[in-house]
Amino acid sequence: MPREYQFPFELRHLVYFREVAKQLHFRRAAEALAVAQPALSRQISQLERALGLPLFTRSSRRVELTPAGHTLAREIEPWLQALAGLPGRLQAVAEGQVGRVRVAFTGLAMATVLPPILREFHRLHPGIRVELNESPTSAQLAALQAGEVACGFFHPDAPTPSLRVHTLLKERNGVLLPADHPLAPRATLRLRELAATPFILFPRSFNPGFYDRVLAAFARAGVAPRVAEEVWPRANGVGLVRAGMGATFMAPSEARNLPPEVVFRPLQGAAPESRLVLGWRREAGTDPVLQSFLDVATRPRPGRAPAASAG
Amino acid sequence: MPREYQFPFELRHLVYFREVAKQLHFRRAAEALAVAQPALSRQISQLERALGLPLFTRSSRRVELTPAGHTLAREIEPWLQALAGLPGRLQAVAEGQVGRVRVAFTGLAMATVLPPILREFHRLHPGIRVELNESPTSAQLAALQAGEVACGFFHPDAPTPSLRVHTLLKERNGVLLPADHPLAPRATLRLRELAATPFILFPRSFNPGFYDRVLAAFARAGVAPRVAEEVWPRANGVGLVRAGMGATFMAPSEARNLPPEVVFRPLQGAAPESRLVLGWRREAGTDPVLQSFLDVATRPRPGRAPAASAG
DNA sequence: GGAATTGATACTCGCGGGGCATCACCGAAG
DNA sequence: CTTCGGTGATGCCCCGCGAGTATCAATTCC
Repeated sequence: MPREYQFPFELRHLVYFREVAKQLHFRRAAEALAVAQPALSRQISQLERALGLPLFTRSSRRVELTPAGHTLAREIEPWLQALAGLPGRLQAVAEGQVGRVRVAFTGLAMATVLPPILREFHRLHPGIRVELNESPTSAQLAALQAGEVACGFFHPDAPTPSLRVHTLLKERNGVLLPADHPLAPRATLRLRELAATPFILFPRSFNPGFYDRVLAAFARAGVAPRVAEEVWPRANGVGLVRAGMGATFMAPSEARNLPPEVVFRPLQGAAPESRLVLGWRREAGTDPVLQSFLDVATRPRPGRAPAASAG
Repeated sequence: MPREYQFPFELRHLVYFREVAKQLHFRRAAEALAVAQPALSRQISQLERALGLPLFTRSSRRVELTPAGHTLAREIEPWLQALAGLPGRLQAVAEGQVGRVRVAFTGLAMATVLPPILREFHRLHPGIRVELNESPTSAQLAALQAGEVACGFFHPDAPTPSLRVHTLLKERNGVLLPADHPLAPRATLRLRELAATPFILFPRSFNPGFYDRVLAAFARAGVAPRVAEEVWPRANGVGLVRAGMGATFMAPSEARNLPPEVVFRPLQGAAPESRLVLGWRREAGTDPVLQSFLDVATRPRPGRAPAASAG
């Protein structure tokens, strides 16, 4: 559908018109615009011809706006104001001073690394709004590919060649038990001891790789888990454990501020490992806002093991 | 203050940019704009140079928006939409289909000619908003000169050479009396019989000519009036009469729907005359909205004496 | 009536937008 | 690896049009 250039006038016409409408005097308006008066006259009459109607009534002694001229002046003024500030605003966006960055995350990220990252990022970049979006790893990978989010905190499954990732956490999972569970008094547990305990997992489709590693850990321990429920986000698993519906896996970092009805126990021997990474599209290096966010998020932070980037 | 032309780009650049941002493809965008691809490329890169920042990331296989480009696209879109419809809107304004007309009036107008005029005007021109403004004659004359109102219903004082006027009403005033006034039982009155009655007038400055004619009518009757109050708008005089504070003049047309505590009596012999005219600036013929309003307002209407225009 | 001021017009110059031809680059196909 | 198709960028030329100078016509003020 060839849509031709649809404006019979240019910005120049509108700016010239505004000045004449303001001064109601061609000579003075021309002076204010740093242009000769005949040029101004011609541009105005050209605008009038383009619109097909007069904007001013000129007697050689007085210039007045027609009703259409009044309307035009009223309509374009806010426009021109906004447009005048536009280059500066774009500059700020380009420099990453203002803007927004869409970030996906999982429950573990929110329980561990995300709050301090957000606090520091807001301190360094108060003009940038972070749009946070909790979603499972599989959805994050799709959203990253589609460009719907700029980066995501997730638990890597298979290698992702189109993404760059930065490892933030690697933790052996422990087990969350109801406080009245027979094994609750024990300081540490082995996986095989939990053969009789129903387990609460997350839906496999949300992170097939991790899900399969969990089941492999059970297999190595010689038992098959009884899956009682699948629930997401994983934080909701705490509620189910609390209700006595079974046990669930949890990273030590997540196991703080637990309600008194549940206990966390480390695992000896085979245990699923949670790896939390920050990932972003390899070719997304053009976005300064994302760069700023990555700078803060991948900066080594006290109290956690430093980690190296990898492709 | 010489304010130079402040936009380093033109409307064309924005329209071109919008199309490329929409298509993310120079060739197709150029086609849609009915322009050759090199021209489009140059305009875009020119816009980028003008803004001092890249709007697209081009690899020769893919075109993507930078954050600043996204921002620009978001900001200008509503603008361009509005601007596209602007010529049509101005056309409608110029043709008088839409717009507004500011009309001043006095109490007598609202009590007589104004309601049917407004009703018919809205029926014929539903797109035009009438802004009504009750104000005394003297203020209307000033507002007409200043162009603050397009026309006014007022009571002419001296000749007004810069205005065109159209007479709508000419009525001999009668007298409004408290119902318990000694003269209330009489069917008609003479001015001299009211010598002892306090009168409620309006401030002289609001219409010196009419005020002086009122006093002249008294003088011809051989009495000097006792002015009890001066109040405006004149409708408020009814309340004062009702409160027994005195009598006041009133046109028969205004003397409808009176409260029971007051009575209206015609005058025999000398009586002030109220003349209601519609006036507008002689050189305001350019405004089609006003023209439409004048057409309706000066059209002969059943139930009133027709009146001829005069300068 | 004459001078001054206003906006419009005539004419020329030069910038720059547009078209055409072509280049440089990249990805896909063989 | 080579070839080919398709992308956006560049070089070149033309001419449309905006801007400046000089001037005119109309109105107002003295």
